Amino acid sequence: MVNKSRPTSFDIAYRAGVSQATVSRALRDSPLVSEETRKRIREIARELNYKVDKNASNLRRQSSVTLALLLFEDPSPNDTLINPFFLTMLGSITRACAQQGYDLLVSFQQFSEDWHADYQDAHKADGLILLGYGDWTTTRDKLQRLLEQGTHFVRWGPVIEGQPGMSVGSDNREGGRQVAEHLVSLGRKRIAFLGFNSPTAPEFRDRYLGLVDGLQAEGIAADPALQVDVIDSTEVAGYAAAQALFARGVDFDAVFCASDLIAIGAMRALMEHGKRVPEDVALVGFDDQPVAAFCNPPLTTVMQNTKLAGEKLVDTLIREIRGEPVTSEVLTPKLVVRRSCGAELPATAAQPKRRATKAQ
Amino acid sequence: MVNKSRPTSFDIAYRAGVSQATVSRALRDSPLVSEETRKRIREIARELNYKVDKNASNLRRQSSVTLALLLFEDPSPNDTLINPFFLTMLGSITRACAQQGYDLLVSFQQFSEDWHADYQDAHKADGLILLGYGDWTTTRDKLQRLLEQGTHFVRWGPVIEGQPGMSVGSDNREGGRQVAEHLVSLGRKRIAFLGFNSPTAPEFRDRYLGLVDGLQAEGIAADPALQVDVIDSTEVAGYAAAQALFARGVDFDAVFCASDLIAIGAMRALMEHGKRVPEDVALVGFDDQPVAAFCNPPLTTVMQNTKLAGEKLVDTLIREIRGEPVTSEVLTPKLVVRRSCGAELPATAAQPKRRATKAQ
DNA sequence: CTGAAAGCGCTTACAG
DNA sequence: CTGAAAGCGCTTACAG
Repeated sequence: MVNKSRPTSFDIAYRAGVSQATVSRALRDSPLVSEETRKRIREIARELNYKVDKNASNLRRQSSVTLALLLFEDPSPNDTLINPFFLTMLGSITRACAQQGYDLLVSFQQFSEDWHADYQDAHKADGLILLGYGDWTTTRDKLQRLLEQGTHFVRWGPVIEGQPGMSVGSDNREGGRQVAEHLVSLGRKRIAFLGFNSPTAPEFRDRYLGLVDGLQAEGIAADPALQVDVIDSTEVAGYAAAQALFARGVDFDAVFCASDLIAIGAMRALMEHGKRVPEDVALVGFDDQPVAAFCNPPLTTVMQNTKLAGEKLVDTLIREIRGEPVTSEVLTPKLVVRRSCGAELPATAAQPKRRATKAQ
Repeated sequence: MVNKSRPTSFDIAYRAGVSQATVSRALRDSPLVSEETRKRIREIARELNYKVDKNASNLRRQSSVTLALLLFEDPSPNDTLINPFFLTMLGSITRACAQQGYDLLVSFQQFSEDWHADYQDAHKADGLILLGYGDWTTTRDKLQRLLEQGTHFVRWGPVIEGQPGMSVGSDNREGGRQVAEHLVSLGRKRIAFLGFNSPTAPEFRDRYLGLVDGLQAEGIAADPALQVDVIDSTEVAGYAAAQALFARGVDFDAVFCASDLIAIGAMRALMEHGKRVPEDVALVGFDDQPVAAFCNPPLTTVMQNTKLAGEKLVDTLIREIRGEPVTSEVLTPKLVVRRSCGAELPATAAQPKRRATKAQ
């Protein structure tokens, strides 16, 4: 066990025979220090395992070089599971932060409660990244308050006219449109939609509106009887929604689901009803989570570029903190064709292209 | 926009007509402050949206009330995907930290490089949680160095005799034993194992040794020709391993995979070879990731209790930081029977019991 | 290129 | 119960 009290810049200065100020400059790579002095100081710092005290440094510089990620979720508060899509986003945000030299604080929030968003006020973080959904109408007010408090933040979500603050989000409507176009090209005409159609859930709604747009472009009118409300992005909710669809007794030859998990639940219901995917019913999801490639048949879906999304979120926030001009960003999603939609595929295309990492 | 400069304790003191010291005491709930004074001060702090500056507070108190999570991964460094098992662990660790009032810093590390583990030295965190795998033999040395530097840390992984520092991990051997017992009870005798059998990967190896134990207990000798090395926990690696197994031309009536992702890859290979799961070949995974319940047929697997694991990791680390006596913890995994092993199931048991959360 | 000094915003031992 | 004062470990304007 090494001596408990960590060395300070004064210890380094003493050994190097210079002032503490010079040590500080050398370690911050100030051009005011001679190459030789800097080298000597760095060497001694390494030997003593000296690290600049971030608390002192941050206090003095009035910045923390840290971002805080607020992850919202309301259902199943006692459960460990979080929507895997957000977990993936968390991964790409962590990477993007590291690339920019920022640390990342992660925090869970209950959407319905007052947000524990005082990271910036407490100087723990320079700004916030907001991830997760809830009723959009209440989100608005909370974002407005953050803005008024002078909090730097960026939100993952749809870019909506006149919303407070910056957003980075997918063009969900375009995604829905691509699905419509593709399914119609395969001869499907009665396309059901499982997902909430309400302004309180703009992502799901936009995916639906895109579907309607795409159908219209092909001269097909969307049938409201084919739209079933699903709020939660879960397998269970998807199963229930598909059951509800069957209960209506309507005809359909395709199902477009607002998320991959909903699609997987729908797939279970379809099979229980003796429907073959894709022969009887084509199935399409949204997100392109890894599970989409692994289910049977592999799921055609709309990919959201989570890697780019993480980078854009971090970049936008950092630039906002620095006072540079920033705008919201819309990312274009991309249809990923697998077997569940019934398209002709080259032999290899059904194989998953993504990999997860190392052991366990 | 509010005035950019955040209020300090002096601003509160001035308005409350007390000294700055009293403000500090009141906000830390010191018993040395009268109830009335405390109330007045809290009220004013709320009005001004005052938050104690953590950098100043931490600097003075020499603690950060923050833990750092180091996530290791070596393959696919340019890719966004992380092993979903670790992402799940990340979720439960975040929750556990919040419950204990600690903040959590998250950081990715390349296993092969020098660990960027100076969070404690820089006073950014009071201790480290290490998550992820790599060659155990090199891990050892790095852990030893951390210990010598006086770093507080706890590691997710197998509890191994004489290893440096504390660990929290599953009893992988017991998990493998349960699988053997279950498969043998279903009449399977030729059980293949897809996973690395090497001391450098003790988790996978223990799962294999448990299988061997369990077979032995039933009077069955394990056949080394049925063990195929798989290092990465990926669908692709699992597919390749199953192909290798077929190439050997050996007989088998069951496949136990060291992870769920490996099992999903194996399932694809089995189907391509015209083998029905579970009729021809029983299939079992490890981890119980959500995907296990969603594949077709649903995958029998061994559940690792990630929620409990996160809590134990955080508890152990915090107690270690406080200087309380701590020991490594071994968690008992649990077999989750689904359809892929061919067991008789009650009608509802095939349904997934887990849910993910809200929209997107 | 270097040093002496001020000060970031707190917490807490000391004195009353 | 309260206040005056020291000090946590840095960074940086100022002077040389």
